[in-house]
Amino acid sequence: MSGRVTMHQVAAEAGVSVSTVSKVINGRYGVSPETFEHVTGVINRLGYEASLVARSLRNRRTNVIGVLVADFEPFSTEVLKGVADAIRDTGYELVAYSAGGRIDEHVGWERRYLSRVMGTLVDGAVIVTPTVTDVQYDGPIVAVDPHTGRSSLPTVAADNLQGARLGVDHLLALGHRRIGMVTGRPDLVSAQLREQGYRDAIHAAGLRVDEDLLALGAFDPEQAREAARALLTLPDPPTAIFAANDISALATLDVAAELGIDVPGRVSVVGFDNIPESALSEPALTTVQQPMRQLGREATAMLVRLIAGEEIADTHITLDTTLVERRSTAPTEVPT
Amino acid sequence: MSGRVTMHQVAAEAGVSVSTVSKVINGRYGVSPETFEHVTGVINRLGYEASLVARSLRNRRTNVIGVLVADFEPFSTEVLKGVADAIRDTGYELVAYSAGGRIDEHVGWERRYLSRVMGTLVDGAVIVTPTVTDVQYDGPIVAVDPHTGRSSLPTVAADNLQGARLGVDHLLALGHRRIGMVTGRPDLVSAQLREQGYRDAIHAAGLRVDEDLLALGAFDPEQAREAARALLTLPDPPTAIFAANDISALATLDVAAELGIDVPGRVSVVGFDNIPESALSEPALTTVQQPMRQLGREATAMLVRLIAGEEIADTHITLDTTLVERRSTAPTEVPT
DNA sequence: GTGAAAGCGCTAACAC
DNA sequence: GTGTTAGCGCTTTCAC
Repeated sequence: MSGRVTMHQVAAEAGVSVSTVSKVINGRYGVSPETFEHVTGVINRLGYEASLVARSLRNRRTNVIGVLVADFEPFSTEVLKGVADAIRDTGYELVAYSAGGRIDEHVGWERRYLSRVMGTLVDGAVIVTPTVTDVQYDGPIVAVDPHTGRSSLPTVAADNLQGARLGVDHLLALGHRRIGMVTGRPDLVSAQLREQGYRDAIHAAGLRVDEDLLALGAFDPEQAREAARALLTLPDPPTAIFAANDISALATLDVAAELGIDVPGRVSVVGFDNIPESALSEPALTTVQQPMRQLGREATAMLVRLIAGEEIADTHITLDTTLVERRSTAPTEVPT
Repeated sequence: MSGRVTMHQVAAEAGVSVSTVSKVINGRYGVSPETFEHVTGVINRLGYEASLVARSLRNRRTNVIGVLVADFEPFSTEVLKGVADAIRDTGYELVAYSAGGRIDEHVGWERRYLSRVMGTLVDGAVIVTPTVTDVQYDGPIVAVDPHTGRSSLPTVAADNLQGARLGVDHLLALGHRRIGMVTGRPDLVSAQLREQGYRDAIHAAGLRVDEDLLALGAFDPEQAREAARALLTLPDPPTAIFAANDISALATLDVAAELGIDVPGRVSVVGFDNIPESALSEPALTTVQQPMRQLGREATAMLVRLIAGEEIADTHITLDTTLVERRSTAPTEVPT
């Protein structure tokens, strides 16, 4: 069987018109039982299935939900699993779309992606970590871990402020006083709140924030490596590092290993996210867990209601975080 | 800004025809610099971006690669990450498609999915764990972890036979003699080979396979739980269980906990895959690791070459597996 | 009960 | 240099 079978071919083979085939497929009235039977037979024999694209172009509703991600990395992928959880048994199909992680070249990718798929391919979309505030688009859209600024979009995010405090408080409780931070992408509210939580925790402990102990990781593996290296090679390096996400924390672990700095012996490291990979590192990462799958589930539930035209009272959902203690943190060594 | 902007609207706004807009967008010749400038301005102001669907329907090439999965579970998601790795900097975009895990109701989903997207939405596809052999479709398609039977499709898979032997040999080396198995989906070659490897390893150790120690888990969490329960409540239960994948192994751990059976004290458990989740269980799972991301990368590399029209000599790639020892296995207790 | 025709948003011949 | 037209695969009036 070669290439794709079109409705046209089915019609020709069955000796009927395309509109009759269409009616058979969509179960419309006005087809005799015999014709129905016959056409169905041809469809099955030829293995015909309507093109998603052609159908989408024609119909207003597509019954497809889109997940728009800059890249398929651990965080977005976990969210995707959550969306898949929520989509099961709703009758919706799922299309995850990414232009391949060329983010830097395109702040504002979400606007582009939305234009490309909304209204034609998908009925609504979950956008993961969008880069701009003003996604001025009035279709059903929910943002996960959204951009800073008052957003008119419905959003779902973890309590990043509380989470960061959890992480830094943990380090403080272990006796650390010089705590560095590898910060995240400055344009994301999640990153800002995590830095804020870091500052709050340190202030609450009666300490001052040493600005030299903050380095920009930007949620990017490479940049996080540089940031970690800068921090760890300081004349008076921190005894602990709080990283704005696990990717950055993992990069920090890496750099520490390269520099021959023992974790957690000489420096403790705390991450944020609890991506699955964080348990596989050496040492396993202590991290602030945010419920990534649940972010996806909540966002999807909201999106489905939005598509159904329901009014939603609370369009900003915040989920709690928890600390997951593993092996990358330990009490400060008593100075000898 | 409301809804999606169409080329028609751009044309009207700019006071030109749609074809002129099309030419501007696609950089075709035959547009005066002034018109180009003007139309470009309107496009930017309106935030216009061509609909992926309309464009796909019209053009033969779409520059989009599809990843077709029955569901977004850990295995397929890891493969997806690998595909994303490989796609970066190729210029291709990525669409992952799933109808939402209603597998059981639809063996043969991959044929349906292919018909829906191939030739219109995507230029080629990676299908993950297809259910049938005869995906009679001659477009560029690569199967990851494919169905049993001689397949004309290019395939990428792990060495399941060697992997299973690795896992079972590990248990044998620990002194286990009564080793049960929670088997996988009988229609998948991967599952068959893992069972074969189990049998081979036991025979190679000079033992007989006790058929009562095999239970069908079908790669399904629920069914795997039943299988594990059956095995663990046997009058003379096995001292170790080899599970056909990590999902099944995790289910086994779960059931053991419910039954108050200590792992690895009373029963050792080995999984297969090394999905990220397997490190998070209690106890952390000893498992046979298959390079899931690399499966995705290799498949994509092959697919890209296929789309480019290259002849590929070796269309069946097999990747090695390795044993990851964690805490769910221990030497057999000496009978008291 | 069935088919012809229009049109979804776009591109590519082909006229003008 | 620009617009008109046909058509990608499909659904949906609307004649017959």
